Amino acid sequence: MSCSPLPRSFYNRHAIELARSLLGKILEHGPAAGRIVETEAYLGLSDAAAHASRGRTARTEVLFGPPGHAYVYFIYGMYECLNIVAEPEGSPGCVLIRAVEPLRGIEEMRRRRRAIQRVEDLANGPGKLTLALGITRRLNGADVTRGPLIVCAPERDEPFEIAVSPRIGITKNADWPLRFYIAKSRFVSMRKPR
DNA sequence: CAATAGATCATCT
DNA sequence: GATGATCTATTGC
Repeated sequence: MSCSPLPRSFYNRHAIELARSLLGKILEHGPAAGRIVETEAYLGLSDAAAHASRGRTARTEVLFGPPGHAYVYFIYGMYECLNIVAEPEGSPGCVLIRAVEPLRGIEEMRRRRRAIQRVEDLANGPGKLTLALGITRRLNGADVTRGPLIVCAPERDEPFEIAVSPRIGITKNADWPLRFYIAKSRFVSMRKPR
C-alpha cells in the first residue's frame, strides 16, 4: 500500500510553519508507515541549537539545499534522527520528526524493535522512529517527494488540536517554544525539556 | 515513581 | 578532546 507524496511546494516555507503542517501527515518507508504526531522546528543561522547555525559544512550541506529532502544525522554514537528540509535553497531551516503513530507494517516495526511490547513505544521518540521505520544515514539527502521515503496526506483528514512546548534535549535556546505535537495523542515522546 | 549511568562515535574545536 | 536535536536499564525513594 502506498500513498502519493506531497509536492515540493509544501516544504517551501518557514520551518515553524512546516513543523505545524507536518502534524497529521503520513511518513512512509516501504511497508512501514506512521502518522506524524510530534515535530520540532530548527531555524538555521539565527538558532544556536540548530546544526546549521555554524554555517555550511559537509554534514549540514543538505540543509542548505532545496526543500523536501531528508536530513538524517548520527547522534550519541548510536542513534539516527530524521529531519525534513524546509525553506528555499540557501535557507537552512528544517523540521525534526520526533514521533509517529504506527499505522502500517507494525509487524515489521516490532521485528526491528525486539524488546518493545506496547505499540505506543515503537516510535515515540526521534531515535525510536528511525529504528522502527528502518531509516538510516543512507537516506540522508533523499528526496521525500519521490521515495523510497515519502511524506503524504492522510486519506481522511481528521481534526486535531496542536500543543506547543519548548524543544527537548537541547541546551541552547532551550526555552524557545518550537516543539509541536498533537495534543491528545498517546504516541508522543514523554521526556522532559532540559 | 524519579533520577542517573552507560553505551559509543561523527563532528567540530 | 569534548560534545551531542537519545534510549534503555538500573538504582534509589
